[in-house]
Amino acid sequence: MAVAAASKREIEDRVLQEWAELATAWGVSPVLGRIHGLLLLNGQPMTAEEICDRLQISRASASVQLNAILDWGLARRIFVPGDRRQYYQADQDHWIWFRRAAATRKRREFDPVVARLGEALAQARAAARDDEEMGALSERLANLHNFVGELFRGIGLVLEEDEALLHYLLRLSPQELDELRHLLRVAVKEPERS
Amino acid sequence: MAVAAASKREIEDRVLQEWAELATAWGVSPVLGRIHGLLLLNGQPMTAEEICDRLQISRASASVQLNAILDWGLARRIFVPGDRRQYYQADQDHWIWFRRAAATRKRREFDPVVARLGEALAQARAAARDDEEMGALSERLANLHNFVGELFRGIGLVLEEDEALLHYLLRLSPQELDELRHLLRVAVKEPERS
DNA sequence: TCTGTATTTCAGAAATCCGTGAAACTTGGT
DNA sequence: ACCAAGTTTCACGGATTTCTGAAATACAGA
Repeated sequence: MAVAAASKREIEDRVLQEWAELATAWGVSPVLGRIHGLLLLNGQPMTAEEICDRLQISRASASVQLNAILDWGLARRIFVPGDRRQYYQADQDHWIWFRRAAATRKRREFDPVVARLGEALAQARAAARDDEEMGALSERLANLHNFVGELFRGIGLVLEEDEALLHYLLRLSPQELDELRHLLRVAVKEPERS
Repeated sequence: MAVAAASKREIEDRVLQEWAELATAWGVSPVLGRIHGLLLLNGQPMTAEEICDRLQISRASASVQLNAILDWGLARRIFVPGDRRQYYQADQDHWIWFRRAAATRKRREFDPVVARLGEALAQARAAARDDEEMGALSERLANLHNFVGELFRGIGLVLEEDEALLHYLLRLSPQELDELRHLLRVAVKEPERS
């Protein structure tokens, strides 16, 4: 298996490329992804200037994206005594930052949508009393609202901040997973309402 | 609780608005979201023309986005005998279409990234033999690659096509969930390698 | 084969997003 | 209080994305 020789820089650039890809798929700007990737690969705290030099981006852009990165909870600021510059260091526990970011996104973007869908549903139900034809819409909207609510609750369950189930799930062997599936199937046979 | 009166059209527009929002968060175009939303709310099969009229978009745009919707597995074409037009109908089982779309996305966008990250890792390891300094990068990259691989495997486990765990999980009562958590915690105490 | 309808493709236009440089602002040191 | 390094804000410009109308294509029925 011949692997093409590559410098550190080349390898980093490849990874940064992929990380930017992932970032856009996740719905954030590529540059944010590249900065985060760089921080991850570097491990050490970095100043904004170092990041700008390495990534060939402007100070302004770095400032904005760095703050976004802090907002998402992907990295934190390090204050070095006797140094006025701010250092940024990515969380090295990947599960931690990912779950924090997921939780942030859910809170910011998904929960409000569910709430507004709920309002629309209330309107539809109110109108359904007068207008016969509104009944079908009302019902379908109720389904949709219910689905979205459940889905996001599930995402929270599996992913969010602490106590994420996904963590435990991933450590299980295939056999154990099968057992678990069986267990769950049995458990949900009788419709529970606690 | 006074709820503002609203027409069917107004309510639909509100929902479509939210659905477009969700679509952009999910990384697809808003118009695709609106079309999908409309199909969901309508339930009945619709022609491209009906969709264009209702959403005030061009035929061309509808054509492209509808095909994208089919690609994602969010709706299917209905052929009506004696009618040359194509009808589109959204899958009414929300869990089905969502899981199918998630699986599609993982296959299309995420798996390739993991693969390419693996290549970069191989390069880094090869280079690490000669270049001492590459060792740290190599190790961090291995961590990253491992994390991404696990994460997407987990997402598949929880969400994908059939046998999704999420479904079962969501039907459990809080007590049962706690029991499950405890069960899992115990199960993963001893590091398993099957 | 010709015709009329439905759909897709394509080049250009509109809109949106994103990064930049310059100016404004903040803050630690003197 | 002033200075200087560091950071943030903002209006502008460039790039990408996305929509549109027109032309091309596909195809069922006569």
